[in-house]
Amino acid sequence: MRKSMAYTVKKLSELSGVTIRTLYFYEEIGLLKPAYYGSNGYRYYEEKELLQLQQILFFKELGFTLKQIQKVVGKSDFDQLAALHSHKKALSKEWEKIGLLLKTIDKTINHLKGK
Amino acid sequence: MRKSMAYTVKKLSELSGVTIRTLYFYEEIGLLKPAYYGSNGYRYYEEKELLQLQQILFFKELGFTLKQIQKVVGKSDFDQLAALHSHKKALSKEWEKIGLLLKTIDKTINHLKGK
DNA sequence: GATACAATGACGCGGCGTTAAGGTAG
DNA sequence: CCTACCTTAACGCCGCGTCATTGTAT
Repeated sequence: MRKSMAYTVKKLSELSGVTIRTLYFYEEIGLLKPAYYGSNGYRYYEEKELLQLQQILFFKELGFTLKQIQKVVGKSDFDQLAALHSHKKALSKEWEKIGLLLKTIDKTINHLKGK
Repeated sequence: MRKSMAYTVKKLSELSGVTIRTLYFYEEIGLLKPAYYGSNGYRYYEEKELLQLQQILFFKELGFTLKQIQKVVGKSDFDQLAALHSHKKALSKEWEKIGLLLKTIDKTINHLKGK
C-alpha cells in the first residue's frame, strides 16, 4: 500500500486521453513505466507518471516521434530547446517539400486539362 | 522466347531507379506484374511494364500511397484529374497543419527561453 | 454468478530494407 | 569452377488498433 492515490490503467487512460493499449506500448518501449505493480500484476501510476505522460503527449502534438521524445522528456530546458530547434528545421523542410508538391500537382492538373 | 527485348529484374531496377525488392513488392500487392515468367521462374518485363512503372513512380513523387496509385494507373484522364484534386486537398491540409505546428514550436521556444 | 476490470499474446497496417539460404546462367 | 544473377522466405521498423484468451476484484 502506498500513501497517495494511485491510478489504474483505465484511470490514467481516461485522465490523459490515450488508450490503455498506448500505455502498454509506452511501457514496452520504456517510455512510461508504472509507479509500481500490485501483487496481482496490476499496474499503478501516480501523479508523477501522469505529469510525465502529459509531457510526452505535448511533444507528440508537436510532431516528435516517440524515439525523439525518449531523449527529451525530463531533460533540461537547454536540451529541450536544442531538440525543438532541430525539430523545427526538419518540419520546415517538410513544409517546403509539400509546397513544391502542391505546385507540381497544379502543373499536372493543368497539363491533363489541356489535352 | 519472345521477339522483343525483355528486361530482367535487375535491368528494370536500373532503368527505373527502384530496387529489386521494390519490384517484388509491387508484384506482391498486384501493382506491377512481369510480362511473363521464364521456365526457370525468372521474371521478364517489357516496354509496357517499364512505362507503367514510370507512371507509378510519378504518382509516388506526388505523395500518393501505393493503394491510391493502384486506383489511378491506367485510368482515364478524367479519373486521374479527380484523384489529383482530392490529393491536392489532403496535401493542403497537411501543409497547413505543419504550418501551425511551426508556430506552436516557436511559441514553445520563446516560452522556454523566457524562463 | 455476473460485471467490469486486469493481464499477456499476437496479427495487421505501409513500403519497403535487409539478411539468409538456396537455384541458375554463362 | 567461379561469379553474377535469379528465386522465395521472413524479420524489422513505427505507433499503436484490434481481437482473443484468461485471470482478478486497491
